[in-house]
Amino acid sequence: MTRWLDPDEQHTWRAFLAASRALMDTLDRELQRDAGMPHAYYEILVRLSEAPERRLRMSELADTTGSSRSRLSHAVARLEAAGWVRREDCPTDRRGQLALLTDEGFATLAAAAPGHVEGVRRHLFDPLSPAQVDQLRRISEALTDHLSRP
Amino acid sequence: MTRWLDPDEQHTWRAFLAASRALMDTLDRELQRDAGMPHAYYEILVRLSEAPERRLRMSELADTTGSSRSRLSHAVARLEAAGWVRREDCPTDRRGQLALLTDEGFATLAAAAPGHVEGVRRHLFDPLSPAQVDQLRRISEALTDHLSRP
DNA sequence: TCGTTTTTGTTGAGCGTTCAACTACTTGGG
DNA sequence: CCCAAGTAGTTGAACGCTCAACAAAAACGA
Repeated sequence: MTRWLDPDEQHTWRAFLAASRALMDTLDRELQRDAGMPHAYYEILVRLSEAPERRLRMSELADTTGSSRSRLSHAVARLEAAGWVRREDCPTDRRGQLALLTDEGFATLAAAAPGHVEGVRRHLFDPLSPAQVDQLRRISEALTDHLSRP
Repeated sequence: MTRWLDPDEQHTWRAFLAASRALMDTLDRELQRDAGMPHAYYEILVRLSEAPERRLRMSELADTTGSSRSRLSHAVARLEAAGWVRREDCPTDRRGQLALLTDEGFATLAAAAPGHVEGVRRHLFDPLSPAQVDQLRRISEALTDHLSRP
C-alpha cells in the first residue's frame, strides 16, 4: 500500500534535493575558504552574538541551531580551542554550562559576515522573485511546523 | 557596501535553513534506522537501478548524484564492501570504471524504497498544498539554474 | 609524432557528525 | 526526606565528507 511518487512529484523532490544540497555546499565551501570555519560553526557564533551578554546555555544554543547536544559539545570544544568561545559554569544550575563569545570570536564573525551575507544574497535571493521569496518562507514554515510536531 | 539582509529576508533565510536541515536530518535518520545506509548511499543505488543494465560510469554517477569524485569513490568502496555494488573496467576507456548494482543491492533497495518514499511523502508533500509543491519546484529549478551557471 | 594538458578515478589525512554510554545534577511523588 | 525518573552535558568510536596529492590514460597541438 505504498503511496508512490508520481513523475511530477519525483521531479519536484529531486529538484529540491539538488537545489538545497548545491546551495548549502556552495555556502559551506565559501565560508570555509574565507573564514576557515564550516557553516554550522558560523551559525553558533551568530546566535551567541545575538544573545544578551553574548552568552547562552548549551541546551538553548543546541535548540536554536537545530543541533544535537553531542554535536554542540564537540563544536564548542573546537571553537574554544580556536579562542572564539569560552565556557562558564551556570550559576543557577550546577549541571549547566554557558557558552560565551569572546572578543576575538566577535571580531572573526564581524570579518566573516559581509562575505557570507553576500553569498546568501547572490545564491538564494537574487535568483528568486519577491513572490518566490515569500512562497519559500511559507513553505519552509509549513515544513518546520510539521516536522517539529510530536 | 554589504547588501545586508533586512528582517524579512533574515527570517526567510533562517526558516529555509531550519526546514531543509530538519527534513534532511529526519529522512537520513529514518533511512539509517530502517535500511542501514545514509541517504547519499540510497541515492547512488537508485541512480544505478535506473540506468541501462544497472551500470554507470563513475563520473556520470558523480554528476547525477551531485557529489564529488572523491566522495563517490569512497562511497562505492563501502557499497562494494556491503555487496550491493560491483566495479568493472570500462571497455571503451581504460581510465574508466563502471559501477553496477548487484542483485543483492537491488533487493536491499527494493526493501528500503517503500519506507523512504512514505517518509518523503509524509514530511515533504503532505504538509504542502498542491500550489506550494508547484512553487517549490520552480524555486528549486531557479536556484539550481543559477548555481550551475559559470 | 612527441610532449603538454585534461580527464578519470583513487588514496590518506583531517575534520565534523552520529550514536550509545556515561556522569552529575535536579525534580517530583510517596 | 528519599529514591526514582528525568535533564544537562560530555566522551570516544565509527563513519562519511573534504581536500590535496597522486597515477594512469586520453586528447590536443605544434
